[in-house]
Amino acid sequence: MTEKEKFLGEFEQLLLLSILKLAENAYGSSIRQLLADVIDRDVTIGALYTTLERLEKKGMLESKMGESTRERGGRAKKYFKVNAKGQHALKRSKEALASMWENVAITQMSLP
Amino acid sequence: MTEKEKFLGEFEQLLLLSILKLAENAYGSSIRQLLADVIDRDVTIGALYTTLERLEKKGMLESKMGESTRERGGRAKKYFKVNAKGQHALKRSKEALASMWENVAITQMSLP
DNA sequence: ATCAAATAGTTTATTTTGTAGAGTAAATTG
DNA sequence: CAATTTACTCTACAAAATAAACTATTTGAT
Repeated sequence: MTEKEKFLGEFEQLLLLSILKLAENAYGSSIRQLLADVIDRDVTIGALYTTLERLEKKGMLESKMGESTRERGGRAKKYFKVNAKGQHALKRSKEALASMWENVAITQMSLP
Repeated sequence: MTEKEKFLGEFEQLLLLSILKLAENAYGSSIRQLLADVIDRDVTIGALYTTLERLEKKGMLESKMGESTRERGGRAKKYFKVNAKGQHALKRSKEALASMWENVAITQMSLP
């Protein structure tokens, strides 16, 4: 049967990468901040958590609640971690895209 | 107003790249074949054309019907070509992903 | 002329992803 | 204990991806 694995969606990839980048500090708000900083993409909270939940359901990542922080105030954070399956999927997506980019040249210069 | 441009979906990227790779020979079936060959991804005909249509509607590519071929038999091909906007979008998506991959290491080795 | 085979595109419906936004919860500080 | 800060949950909807059956055009054989 060996069903062919599906590829990750675009946003899913971005979330997994964010989590990897943030390492021990990956939780909802920090992920959101990272995406805004690195690729100037504003994500609504809802978009973020629903997708994270889906990724967890698919077995790409794991989450655990953190303890309360001693910062200013605020609720406990939910930390995320990409697991082996998620890393594998990411790698596959990266490789697929890389092989598709091989020998492709963008001729166009800049655009409005 | 300057609305923030959206990124391309993953499949959209793959299609645009296929078209660039195939250059003058980019039409439905050849695109499908290329994706199967290069990234081992089987795409149904419907998936292909609906997405191509969407990309055209978004102004990322153009299409024109070809003349009948003198091969074996068969209907006329519909040729696709990525335009400046499509190239620009592709480039942006590539760069975004690249910056997200920066300093990210995949530790996992191989998986079932 | 007619029909089978080859090639290729169209249509319709459904599922999966992506998005928005209001709402809820917990902790801190005065 | 109320205001503030931080952060997550829930619900509904839109867009993208996918599937599968169907239609169209051309060639070549009979």
